[in-house]
Amino acid sequence: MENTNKLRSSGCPVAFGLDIFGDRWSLLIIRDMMLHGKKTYGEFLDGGEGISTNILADRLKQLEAQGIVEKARDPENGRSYLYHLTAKGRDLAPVVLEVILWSGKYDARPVARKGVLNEIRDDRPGLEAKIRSGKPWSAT
Amino acid sequence: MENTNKLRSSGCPVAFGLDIFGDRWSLLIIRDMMLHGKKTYGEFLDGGEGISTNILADRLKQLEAQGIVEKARDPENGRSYLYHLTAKGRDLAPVVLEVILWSGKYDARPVARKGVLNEIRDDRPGLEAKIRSGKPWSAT
DNA sequence: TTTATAACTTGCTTTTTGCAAGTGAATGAC
DNA sequence: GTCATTCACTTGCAAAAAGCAAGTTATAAA
Repeated sequence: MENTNKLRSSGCPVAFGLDIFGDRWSLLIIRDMMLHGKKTYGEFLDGGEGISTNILADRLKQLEAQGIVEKARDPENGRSYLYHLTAKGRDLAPVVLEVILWSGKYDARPVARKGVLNEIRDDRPGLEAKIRSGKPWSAT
Repeated sequence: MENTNKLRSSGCPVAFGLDIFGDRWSLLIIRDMMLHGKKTYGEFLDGGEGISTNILADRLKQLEAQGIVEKARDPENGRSYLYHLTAKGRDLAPVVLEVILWSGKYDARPVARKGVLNEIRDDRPGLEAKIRSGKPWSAT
């Protein structure tokens, strides 16, 4: 297996966080669950950025091991699993939202999708509360 | 050269940010400048986590190319350079602070350094203002 | 003028990513 | 019941990135 949890972190809280979600993909998977209502392996694969299947499998395994996501059988489809964020994962909402705000300020590309950005600006506490509630929903 | 700026990001602001600082090291370098008053190549090398010299050189180059850091000659030492964060870099303060808060909540290790964490909890607006001012200082 | 410091660069090995094809269990169509 | 399909992965291999150690260049200090 790849990346077998070697904490290099030295006690610094920034390094602690990055050891868990500081790679190219973890936070994008978290974003998909947090803001886009995605739940299944197949949905994550179609995430827009093109993660490859073995990396996705690895990251989900690690996020699960870290207690950030949980995996359950889909009661309506026996060959499918449903992933969802734990409270620990949902608590990453402020990190994700701050990244979005920063990018909103500095991403000059016309293609940039500003949907969630506007939602944050409009009612950040409401959005955070929605995310932290853990109830399924999807950002615009 | 490594990592020659291939934006894979699809318009999503989360992906945009991660393309710039979403690797194992960039945010740690930014942290060193933002919270620990580090300025020189040599200081970054001793950053506690053991970045290797070629990677450090590459990341500094990229961060500079992204307008997040600036490099200037040290007026007091002709063989040294001083790196500092631009406003764009200092605007990452909320991201860094949110990572610290999250880790403060979930890092159970007794070695975890809680200095900055307490400072955030004590007076976050003041700390952010200090960082955004761009004046040199160093967290406890 | 020799030694040391500071900031890198280079070459090589190891690890991680990425891509394509394959596997196995659970449906669904006939 | 069987056969193709869907879904969630796994496997094998090539390419890219990271890590390590040694070397280079430009000051500066002794």
